Amino acid sequence: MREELRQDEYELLARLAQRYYVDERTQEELAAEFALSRPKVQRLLERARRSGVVAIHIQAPPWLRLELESQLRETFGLSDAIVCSAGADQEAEREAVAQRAARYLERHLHDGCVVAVSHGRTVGAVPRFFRPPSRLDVTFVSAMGGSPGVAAPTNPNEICRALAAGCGGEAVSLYAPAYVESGEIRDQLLAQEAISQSLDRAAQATVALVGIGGTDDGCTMVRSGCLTTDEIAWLRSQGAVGDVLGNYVDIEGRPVASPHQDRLVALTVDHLRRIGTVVAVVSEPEKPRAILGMLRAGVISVLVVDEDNARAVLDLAAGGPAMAGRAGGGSSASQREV
Amino acid sequence: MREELRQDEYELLARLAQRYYVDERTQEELAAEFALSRPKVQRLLERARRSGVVAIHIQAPPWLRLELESQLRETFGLSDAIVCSAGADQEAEREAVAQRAARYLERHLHDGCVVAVSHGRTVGAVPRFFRPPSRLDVTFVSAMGGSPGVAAPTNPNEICRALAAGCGGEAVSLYAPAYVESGEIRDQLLAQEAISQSLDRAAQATVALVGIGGTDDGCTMVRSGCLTTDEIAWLRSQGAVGDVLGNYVDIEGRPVASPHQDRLVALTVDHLRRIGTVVAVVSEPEKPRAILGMLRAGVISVLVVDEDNARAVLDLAAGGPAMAGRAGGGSSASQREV
DNA sequence: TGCGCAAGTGAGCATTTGCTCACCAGGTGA
DNA sequence: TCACCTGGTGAGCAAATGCTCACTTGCGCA
Repeated sequence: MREELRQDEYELLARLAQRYYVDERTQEELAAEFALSRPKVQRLLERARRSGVVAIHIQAPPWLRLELESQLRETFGLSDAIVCSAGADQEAEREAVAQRAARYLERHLHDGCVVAVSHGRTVGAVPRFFRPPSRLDVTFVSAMGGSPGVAAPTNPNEICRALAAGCGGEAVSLYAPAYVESGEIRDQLLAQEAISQSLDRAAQATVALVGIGGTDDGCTMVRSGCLTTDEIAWLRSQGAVGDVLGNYVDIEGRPVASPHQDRLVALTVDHLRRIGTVVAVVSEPEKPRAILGMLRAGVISVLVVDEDNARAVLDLAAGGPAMAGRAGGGSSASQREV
Repeated sequence: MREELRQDEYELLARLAQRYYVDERTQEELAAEFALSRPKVQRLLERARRSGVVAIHIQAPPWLRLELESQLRETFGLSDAIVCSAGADQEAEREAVAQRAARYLERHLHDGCVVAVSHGRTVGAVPRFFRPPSRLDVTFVSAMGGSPGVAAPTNPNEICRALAAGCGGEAVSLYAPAYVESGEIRDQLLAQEAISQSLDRAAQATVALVGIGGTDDGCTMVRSGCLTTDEIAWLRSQGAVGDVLGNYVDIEGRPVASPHQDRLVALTVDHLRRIGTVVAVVSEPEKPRAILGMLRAGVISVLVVDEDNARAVLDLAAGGPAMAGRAGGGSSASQREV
């Protein structure tokens, strides 16, 4: 809300702002020159900023989407958001998102970190770009079991191995399927020390790297054989919009309980809540609802996402329809406004 | 000098700037998030400002000339400069300059101040606008004698009286002519206690309000009868470009000695140098050389001037020809650049 | 006219930012 | 390979700005 200014006030704000920002005078100096108190000058300068008399523009590289990122951070309380500008095709967008996620990890991981890793095509693309400048003593742990129904680079164990290879770290595999026939079988598996140890290790991780799945018939949970198309249809009918590690939530971020849950060998949403930094990567199209649901669940700290999904999520969150079209590149100069 | 940035550096600067200026994060927070030291973040942000990645614009009222003012202050080491946007005619410009000067005085004078006042048409217009919100116990003293050859509102005594009337202060008149026939007569006048006391009072002033005169045949010193047209022509031939209180300087601000000097009843340039704040007001056209000379003399602290003269002075100071034409209004949004 | 409330104000302290300085790292030339 | 120079760096202190709080001022209402 821009506040209205009386003319003489407008003029005073402009003069003070000019002296402060352009002439680089201190508030104390301006206070003396304008016969005001220093706190008064501070307040007037703040007013100048709030009212738009002072406009701060960031002239960013055109491929950045800093405004979108700021909006995501602010709207969802994320500690970071990284939006990748639109790529040539689906594969290019996946690579861009994976590259950004790899860069994020390179910058934030340090010796001793433990990273829990989920399945997913975009997550699976991250190791391709993960090359820290120096060796990192980091442990990568599978956060869910494996699925023979999808390609190896999509499986957590393979992703962990590739990430560890990229930095000279260590991979801890979870030698179990992502999904079993019954809860009893799952309990028997978890009773095996090697498996429960791995999962405990993942649960104690400092960072998690996860994908966000949708609820369409072609989602990873269906492709990997964890769920049937009937089961995913049922989850949809219960309001489920997306999942992380097989944990489904509705559009408001509330968990959608389902009978398949106790057959999963994976970290739960409550586990994720206790991990310091949960990095979610998404590049497939038509996932704004899934992203929004997971963001509202409040377990994600960092979102690395393609531009279309980012815009659509913000639109959805603001109560509008998801924008399907491209919003056009243009400059990303941002403006300080309220 | 804009510095060149490597692409990854450019991107980092932009990201940091966005987080700092738009998201309003502290340098400490950013240091943690980007795995940098806090001083490093400070340096990068400064770099972002210097390089233009961060651009700060002041959206000023269109009638202000903040950029011009900043340039004047910086070029001439003024403690303040106030430029009045072009008026409808000569009279309107004089009123605008006088009004700004009155405003300046209202804000800067306080009880106990002593203001030494010169002659001049623009100076004479100031009392018309001088209306402080509350009574000011200020003394206004004539800094030079009077001249029957010019209208009463141009004479220092009358100006002092009017200013004092405007704020409930006191006027101290100098009952002497501005100019006498010989140095002996001047010495006799100064031997009179009332006159020397008044001049001493003026010399001890905290503020001076003066006009800047030119060296054309129609200048105030000629019109008032202080100088003949021959004398002013001679001063021109000696390089004189302008005066304050009858003290002439050349284009570099060096005093131009002349025989008429010891016949003046007025403060000298050395007196002015000892006054804390010397406010000069100019509104007549074609005075850039006079203004430049006086500014270079270094006795002026505050310049209140019309827009055309302001531009012309800066142009002259930069070594270019004085611009005679109007530069066109437009927005005065300023930009932080190096 | 008096009272109550909201907004404004400056003193003073807390926090953030700017800057100095000793040290380190990298590059260059002998 | 070594010495020297330049630029970068973080520790730590100085300076500037942000913010809390007690008090004041101005406005609206009875």
